[in-house]
Amino acid sequence: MDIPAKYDPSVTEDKWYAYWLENNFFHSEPNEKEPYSIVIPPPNVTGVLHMGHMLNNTIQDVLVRRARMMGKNACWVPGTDHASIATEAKVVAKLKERGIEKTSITREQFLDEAWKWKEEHGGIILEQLKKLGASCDWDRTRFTMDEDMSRAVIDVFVYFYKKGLIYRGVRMVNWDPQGHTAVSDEEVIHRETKSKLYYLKYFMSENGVKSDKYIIIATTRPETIMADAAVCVNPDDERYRYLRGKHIQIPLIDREIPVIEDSYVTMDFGTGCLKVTPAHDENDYAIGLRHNLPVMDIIDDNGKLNEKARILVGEDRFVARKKIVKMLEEQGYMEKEEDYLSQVGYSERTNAVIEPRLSMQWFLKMDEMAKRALDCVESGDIKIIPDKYTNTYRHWMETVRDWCISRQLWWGQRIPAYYLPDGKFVVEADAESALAAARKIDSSLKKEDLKQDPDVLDTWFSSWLWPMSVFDPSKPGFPEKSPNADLQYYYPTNDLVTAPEILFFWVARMVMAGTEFTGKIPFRNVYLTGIVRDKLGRKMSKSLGNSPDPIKLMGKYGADGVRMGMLLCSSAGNDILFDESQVEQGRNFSNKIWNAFRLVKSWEISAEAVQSVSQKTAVVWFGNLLNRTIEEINDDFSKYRLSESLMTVYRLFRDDFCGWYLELVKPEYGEKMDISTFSSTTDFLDKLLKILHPYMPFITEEIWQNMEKRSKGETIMLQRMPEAGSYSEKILNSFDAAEQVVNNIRNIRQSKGIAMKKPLELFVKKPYGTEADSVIIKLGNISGIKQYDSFDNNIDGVGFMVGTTSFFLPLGNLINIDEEIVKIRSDIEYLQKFLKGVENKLSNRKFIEKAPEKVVELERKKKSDAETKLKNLNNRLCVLSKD
RNA sequence: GGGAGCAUAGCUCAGCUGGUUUAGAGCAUCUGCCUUACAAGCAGAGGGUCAUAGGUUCGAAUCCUAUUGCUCCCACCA
Repeated sequence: MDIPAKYDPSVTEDKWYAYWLENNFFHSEPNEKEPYSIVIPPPNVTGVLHMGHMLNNTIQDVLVRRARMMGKNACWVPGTDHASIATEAKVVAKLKERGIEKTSITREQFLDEAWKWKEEHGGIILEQLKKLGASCDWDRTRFTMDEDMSRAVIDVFVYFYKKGLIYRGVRMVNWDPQGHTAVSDEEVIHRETKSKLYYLKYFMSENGVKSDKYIIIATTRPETIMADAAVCVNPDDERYRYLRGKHIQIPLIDREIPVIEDSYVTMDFGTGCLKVTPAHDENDYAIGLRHNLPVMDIIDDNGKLNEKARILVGEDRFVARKKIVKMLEEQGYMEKEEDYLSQVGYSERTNAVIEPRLSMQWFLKMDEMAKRALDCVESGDIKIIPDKYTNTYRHWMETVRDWCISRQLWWGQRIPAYYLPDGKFVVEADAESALAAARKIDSSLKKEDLKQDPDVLDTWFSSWLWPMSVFDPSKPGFPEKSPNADLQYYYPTNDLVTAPEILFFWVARMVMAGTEFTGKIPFRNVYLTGIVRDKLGRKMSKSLGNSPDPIKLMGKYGADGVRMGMLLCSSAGNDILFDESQVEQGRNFSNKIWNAFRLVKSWEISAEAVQSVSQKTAVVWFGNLLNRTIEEINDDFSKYRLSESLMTVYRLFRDDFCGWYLELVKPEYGEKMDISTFSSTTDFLDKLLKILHPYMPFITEEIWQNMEKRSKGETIMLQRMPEAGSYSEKILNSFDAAEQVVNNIRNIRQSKGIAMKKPLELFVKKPYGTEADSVIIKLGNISGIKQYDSFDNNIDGVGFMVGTTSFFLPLGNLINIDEEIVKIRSDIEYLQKFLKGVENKLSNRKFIEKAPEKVVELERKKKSDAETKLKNLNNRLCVLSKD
C-alpha cells in the first residue's frame, strides 16, 4: 500500500465533483420524502466569485448536504440575476472600448450586444461555484431574464397595475447621472463628504430694480441658484419680518423671486434664509408644492446645466459649481465660504453623486404589502437569524415608501405600458392584448400607433419572485390556477442564506410577493451571514487589493480547506475577519483526517489477535463520546450555530479520535490487530466521515470510497447521517479522569526531563476507583500501578491529585526537594484561599436559606474536597520538610 | 439627529433560564521532541480586575441604570 503522507486536494476534488455530476446526485424531483429546499441568492450574471460568495455558498452547501444525509429530498436551485444597472454599465463600458456610444445604436442592437456579453461571461460564477463543491441542482439553473421568468415579471406588473397598486407619477427621484437612470432609495448610500457652505448675497428688488440692500443665504449648491423659485424664511423669525411680501433678485442672472414663509426653515441654521429650488431638492420640492412655486429644471440627464440655466450652459454640475463660485466672488455676491461636512448620496452601482430630480416614474404601493411582510416575521412564521435583525426589519417595514420600479435602462424586463397617440396608455402583457385594449378606447388604432414605454423594471422586481418562479415561472405564483408539482412540493423553501444588506431590497420583497401570490411565506428561516473583511477589519474591495482570489486560494489549500477556514470563524450575522491562516488550519485538518485514514488502512488484521483491555476501554469510551457529540452537533444545527458545530467536530476528530482513541488502539510495531477493534475503528471513522461530509465534501468522499470496496454509483453524500445513540456519563467521566492522570504524568515527565520512552511506576492511594488503568498504563508509559494505604513517607518522587485521589510517581534522585516544597506551598496557599471563599458562602445563613438545595450541596462538596486535598498536601509538606 | 447592537486572553469568538471548585475554545506565543499515521505533526506551558462606575441579589461576565469607546442601520437641515 502506498498512500502519500500528504493529502493532495488537486487530485481528488475535480474527480469527485465530476462523479457526483455524472451520477446526478444533486438532482431532485418531487417524491414521497420530506422536501428541503434552498434557492440561491442569484449572483450577478456577469459577476466573478468573491469571498462573500464563498462564505454564503459554503453555508448553503453545508445545510443542503446535511439535509440530504438526514434523509430529506434536498434541492438547491442555482441561478443568476440580470442585474440591470451593473450589467448595462459593463456593456456600455465594453462598447465604449470599441468606440461605440450607447446613444449611437438602437435598443435592439444594444440588447444583442448585451446578450452576447451575457453568453460569453455569464455564468462564470456558477462554474466557479462548482470548484467550491456546491451541490446545486444544475438542471434547474435559472436566469432572471429567461423568457418564461421575464414573462412572469410582466404578468406580475400587469396584475398589480390592474389591482390599482401600480401607478405612474412625477416624483422627485434619485437620479444617477452616470447610469442615466433613477435608482431606488435603497440604492443610495449616504456618505459624509467634505464640501463648502457658501454664503451668498441676494439683493432685494424694489419695483423690479436691484436695490443695495441684501440678505445672506447659505447654500452648498451655488450652481443651482438659477433654478431658485423663492427665498424662504421662518414665519416666526422677527429678523426677517420686513421681507414679507418683498422680492429678491437671484445673483448673476437678476431674475426676480418672491420671499415666502414656511416653518420648515430652521431659524438658527445658516442665516435662517433658505433658497428654494424645487427641481433639485426634495424638501424644496415639497415647499414648492405648498406654495405653488414654479419648477425649473436646469440639470439634464448627464448632470450638466441646460439652457434654462442661462449661464454655464453645458457645464457639468461640479465644474459649474467651481466656475460660478468664481463668478460670484468677482461680482461681489460672495459674503464668505466655510468648510462643511454634509451627507451626500451616492449611487450604489456607479458611485456617482445622486442628483435629486423630478421625473415621471412608475411606482408600486407598499404600505399594505409591507404590513403583511412584517406580520410574517412578528408572528414567528419566518425566523431571522440572528434575531437582532428583526428590529431592523421592522423599522424598515414601518417607514417604507412607495417603490420606484422603473429604470431608464434597456437591459431588463421592459415595462408593459403602451401609449396611445393621445398620451393615454394601456397596460397589458403583450403588444396584441395591448392593441385589443387600446382599440376599446379608439377602434381605429393600428399596431404601429402604440408605443411601448422605453423603461425597464428594477431588477428586484424580478428577483422578488425568485423562490416561486424558479419552480413555476409559467404562471407566477398562482398555484391555484396552475397547480405545479414542483411549486407545490418545494415551496415554501426552508432556509434562505443571504447578507443583511439586502434584507429590505430582497428578503422583505420576497415575503411580499410570496404571500401575495401563494398566500404562503417563501421561506421559514433567513440566515444572515456577515460581511467578509480582511484581518484589519476593512471591507474587501478591488481598490484596496485586499481580497484574495478564491480560485487561487482553493488551488493552494483545497476547497475543503477554504470551506473549513471560512466556516470556523463565521457565526451568523457576525462579520468575518478573513485571514489566510484560518484556511491553512483547514488545510492542516484535511491532512490530519488523511493521516488517520492512512493509519487505519495500514493495519494488518489477524483472527488470532485478541482485543486488549486498553483497546476495549477505548472502543467503549469513544462510542459513548461519539453519541454525546452527535447530540451536541444536532443541537448546534438546530440553532444555526454552524461554526460551533464544526469546531466541535474538529476537536472530536483531532483531539479525541486521533489524540486519544487511535493512540490507544494502535497495535505495537509489527503486531497485528484483532477483528473486533478493527471493525469498531472503521465504524467510528465511517461515522466521523459522514459527520464531516457537509463541511468537507471532497476529502470525506475520497476516503470513504477507499475505506472498502464500493460499487459504482455509491457515494457518501447519500448515506444516512449517524444518529445520536445513548451514552453513559459514568464511562465518559472515568475516562476523563484517566486522561487527567496521563496529563499529569506527561507534565511531570516534561518538567523533569524524563523521556516518554522510559517506563515509570505509578502509586495510587486507596480507595481507588478509576476504571481506565489501561489508558494510564499505555499512554503514560507506566510499568505498573500499585495501590497503597499511604505513601506519605516516600520522599523521592512527585505527587499529584486528580479529583480527590492521590497519585505518586517515584522518581529516585530526579527530584529537587526544595522545588517540590515551593510548589506544594503555593498549592496550599491557593487552596486555602479557595476554601475560605467556600466557607464564607456556607456560613452565610441567607445563602443556606435561599439558594437551591443543589447549589448548597455542591458548595459542601467543594468544601470537603478542598479539605481532603489540603490534608494530603500538608502531609506531603511535612514529610518533605523533615530533612 | 433617531434607532439597534457590541465591549470576555495578543487575535477571532463561545459562555443558553444568574449558581458545576480558579471564566472556556480555536488561532497566535513560548518550551521540549523528526516517538514507525501526520513537523501541514506530537507533548507541555504561559496568558483574562469579563470596558468603567453604581445598583438588584444569599450569589452577577450573565439582570438594571449611567458613563466611555466601537460598529451597523435609518434620516432632506440649506
